[in-house]
Amino acid sequence: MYNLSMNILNLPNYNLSKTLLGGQAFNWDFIDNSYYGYFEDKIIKLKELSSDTVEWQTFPEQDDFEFIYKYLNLEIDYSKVLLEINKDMHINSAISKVKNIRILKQDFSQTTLSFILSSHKNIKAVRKIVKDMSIKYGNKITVENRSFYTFPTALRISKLNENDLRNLGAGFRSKYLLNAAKSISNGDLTDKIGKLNADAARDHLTKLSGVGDKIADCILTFSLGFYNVTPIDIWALRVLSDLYNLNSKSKYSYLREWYSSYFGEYTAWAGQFLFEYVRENYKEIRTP
DNA sequence: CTCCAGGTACTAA
DNA sequence: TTAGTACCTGGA
Repeated sequence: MYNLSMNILNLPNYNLSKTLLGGQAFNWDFIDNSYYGYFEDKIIKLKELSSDTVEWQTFPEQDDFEFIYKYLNLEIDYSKVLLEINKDMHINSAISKVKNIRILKQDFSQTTLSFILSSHKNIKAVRKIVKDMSIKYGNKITVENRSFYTFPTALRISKLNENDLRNLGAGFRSKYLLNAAKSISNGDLTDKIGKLNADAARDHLTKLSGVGDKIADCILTFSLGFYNVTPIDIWALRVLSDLYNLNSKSKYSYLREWYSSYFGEYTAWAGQFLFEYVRENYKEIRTP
């Protein structure tokens, strides 16, 4: 299935565009028909050769297929996911219109720091600051004569001061980012977070200043591998109120539990499908 | 120019 | 516990 010698991956039913550029990750650029992702210690290149084959490479250390496999979350049985979440006409429409959006499994530090930056910003603005921060504080890696910059480690960020981050455009998030970077690079948070269940992990995450319910659920879903939850942002709230007739003034915890119990084990995928679906079709879906 | 953004912390009741 | 509000800055 995976032709490693040619660095060609058979990847059917995997919407790279919506998965990499859709808002669960902010560290991808689409340049000259290829996707380039930047991480703490490497750059990934993915190029679609056809609808179901992808050429891949890692830099500077080449051929790190293990990283690709984990990051793209290829151990997930995607057809099973679709069967499990396809509960009604709304999610069915979302699945057929959005097509093959997947959940990534991302690095804990990078995910946490990126989502702290995402607070009260639109996706394009988040992508910009993540890139600016990488250019300024990451390491340069040259790929095919083009410069890319790694996402800075928590340790690197922890040594900056609040003004450095404000100059970068992080605004009121600067002190949150600094504080989180210190907690992560200390090791005390990072060591235990992977061993906790979802509720315990959430409790620890929301103790970080700048991490509330929504960002904690982003980290649970997009990094820690808890798929029974999905973050309830402004778009998920529109899903719940406009499609499922829930009261939009309900408490966050109530809405999250509704989502989790309705869609079950693979709620995270349902959340991503419905998120994209409502974003792309809001005018038609919206109840007046 | 203005309004808003994949929210969160803070304050007052 | 709940409701209201400020917050940096860059898109749209």
